[in-house]
Amino acid sequence: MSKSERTKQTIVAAALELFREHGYEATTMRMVAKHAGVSVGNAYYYFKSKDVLLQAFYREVHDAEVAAAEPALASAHSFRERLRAVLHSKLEVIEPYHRFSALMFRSAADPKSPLNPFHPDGRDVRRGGEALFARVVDEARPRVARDLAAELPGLLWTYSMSLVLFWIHDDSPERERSRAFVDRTTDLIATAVRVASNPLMRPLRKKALDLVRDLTPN
Amino acid sequence: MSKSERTKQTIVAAALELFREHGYEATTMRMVAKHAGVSVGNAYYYFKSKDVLLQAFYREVHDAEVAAAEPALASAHSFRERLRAVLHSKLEVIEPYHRFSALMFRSAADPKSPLNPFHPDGRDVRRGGEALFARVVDEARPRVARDLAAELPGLLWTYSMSLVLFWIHDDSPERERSRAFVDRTTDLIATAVRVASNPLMRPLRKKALDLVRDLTPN
DNA sequence: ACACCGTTTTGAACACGTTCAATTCCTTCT
DNA sequence: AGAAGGAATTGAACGTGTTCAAAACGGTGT
Repeated sequence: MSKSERTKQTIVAAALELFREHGYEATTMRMVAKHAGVSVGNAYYYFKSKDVLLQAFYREVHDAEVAAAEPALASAHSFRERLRAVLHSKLEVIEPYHRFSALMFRSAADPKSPLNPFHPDGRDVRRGGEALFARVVDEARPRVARDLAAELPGLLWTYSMSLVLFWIHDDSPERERSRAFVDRTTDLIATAVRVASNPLMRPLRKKALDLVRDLTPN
Repeated sequence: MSKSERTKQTIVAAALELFREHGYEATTMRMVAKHAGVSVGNAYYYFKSKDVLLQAFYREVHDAEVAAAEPALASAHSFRERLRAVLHSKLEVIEPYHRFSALMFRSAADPKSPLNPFHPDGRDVRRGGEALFARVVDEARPRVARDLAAELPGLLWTYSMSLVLFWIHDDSPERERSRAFVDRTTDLIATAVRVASNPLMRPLRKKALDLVRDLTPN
């Protein structure tokens, strides 16, 4: 590992630690630099902005989400149960950050941020999210109709971003409203998917999928 | 009009003018103060933050949207046409701000901002938006089922915020993708509303509306 | 006229994210 | 070993949103 690589790691590690402890806003670049034992300028040499550091945080959270979803994905077979389980474990993973959420997850829709469903740049961040939902869909039994299965991960990711948006403003005890949101909307979605997967629905399904494809950039 | 009221108006007028010309970010509080002929501190005496001034901008845009929707609402009768017309005129009104949009309309989903569908504080801003859609629904012929008509304005407002989110990232010429978004999704929504308004659908409709009510704060 | 007191106004000061010219470090070539 | 030159590092400086102690203003009672 080269020297510069090590410096970079030190900085990102310092940033993530401070983000976790104090949240995004309360963590200043001066704090990050000091904690990493480098100068402010050096931090900027490796990371163009504070936002870029936040993206590293997202990646970490995403990895934790994938890991947390693993057991559920191994045991749940129906689409409904798989989706439900993945979302509930996502909620558990992000729970510790709820007090900072307003700022740490603002990106769910902030145009400047790569986490946004419509944003062109943040494709990799997005791909990661979609990959998780692809696993939900692809290994579900009974199977989801093939054409639908192709578009579903992207749609589910966008849907999960709405969940985050909902969750951010959820001050109910134990976040029960968010959990209810998951339970009830996954029910709805699963029903819709089941109905749509019926061969008789193929023409209507095709029309809906065309719509989605036309409106999704790339 | 009291002296303080006049100062306040001067400041907000200066801010809006500069926002329109340079966008939100490029307009500094020092510029606003200078343009209004007051000190920076005085601007802060009347407006707790720059964001508060942005809210005044939203109000202005909203008023323009309402005004622009007027003729369409007077002549279109079907729900589908009324909704379509309102959204298209909305797009026209906000078009001049597209180059600043990333920052001026970030609030569409920013948790800190009152424009957010899930935000508790910004109720008045939100009410204004819902009121417009209430007009779309209430005077539509054929009528929308009563129970559905009660929840629809709120849902449509949320939907219009997604439109804004889509529009922000839409770089297609003449914003044609956004206009396609409107045409095709309003079609979908109108069809759904028509189907749902059928008396036979009442039980299912009730279930869906209960879901919405349960998940909407207040 | 004066003193009083709450409201309004000021601009210097603060902390922040970010930039940049200058410096130090390290590698490579002679 | 020494020179050269690119990569890494520094910290002061900039412009920003925001705060605050102090000053100016304006009305009211004496």
